Amino acid sequence: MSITSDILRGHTEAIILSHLLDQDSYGYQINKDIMKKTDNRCELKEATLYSAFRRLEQAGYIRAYWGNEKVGARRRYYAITEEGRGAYQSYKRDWEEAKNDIDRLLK
Amino acid sequence: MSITSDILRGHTEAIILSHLLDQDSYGYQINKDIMKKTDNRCELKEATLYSAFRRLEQAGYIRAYWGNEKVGARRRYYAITEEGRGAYQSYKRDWEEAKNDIDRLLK
DNA sequence: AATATATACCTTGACAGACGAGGTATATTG
DNA sequence: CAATATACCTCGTCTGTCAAGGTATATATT
Repeated sequence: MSITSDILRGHTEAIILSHLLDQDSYGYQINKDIMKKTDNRCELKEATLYSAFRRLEQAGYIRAYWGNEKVGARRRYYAITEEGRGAYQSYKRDWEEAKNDIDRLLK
Repeated sequence: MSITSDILRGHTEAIILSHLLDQDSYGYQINKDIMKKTDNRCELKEATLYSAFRRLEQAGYIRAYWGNEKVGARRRYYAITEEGRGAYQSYKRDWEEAKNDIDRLLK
């Protein structure tokens, strides 16, 4: 991984919410998606991911349910809520602003 | 402040180094500059700033010296070293890459 | 039949960076 | 002479990350 966790830090929750906008998903899948989308430069470690799920659930931004897989390991799916969509939009606006500010600060 | 410290987190050292590229400066000044450049959206709190100075000095990226002010409070100036300039370039490249990756992850 | 790998979930404790709260000292302004 | 601005600093707390460990199912390899 080349992107440090300190750079990714403020974006963990936004990244997860983003992955749930179009369809429900589960931890393992989200983890793989993130790595694939960034050619393995970004990774949310499992412990990080699951603690973020707890926070997001606590905040009411996602809802969890167990999938009914016939074969293989069970999956815990997450669905984004309406509040979650609102939070995502807010995170997204913050990111656009932060991006400009950091660009300005790093000349 | 609107930009959260978790978003700024990975950039603290790069931001400080950036401010020292053209001329030496000191804590209080750098602090004000950052706020001014971002219309008060970004701020490195004093405790954060000074602990970052320690890390940067430890790493050999900056050198510290006391200014010889005739009036007013004494100032501790910082100068960027050659290694510091190298580190800044590296931070900067990381940022450009991270920016793209986060953009990709936040759709 | 045993081993390794992939899928899939989880918890605990340690660590590092941010920062609130507190401190010191000098100079100016009301 | 009190308040504000400039200018430095430390200590202890908090939060998010993550290494290390665990459980269970299924497939591929040896």
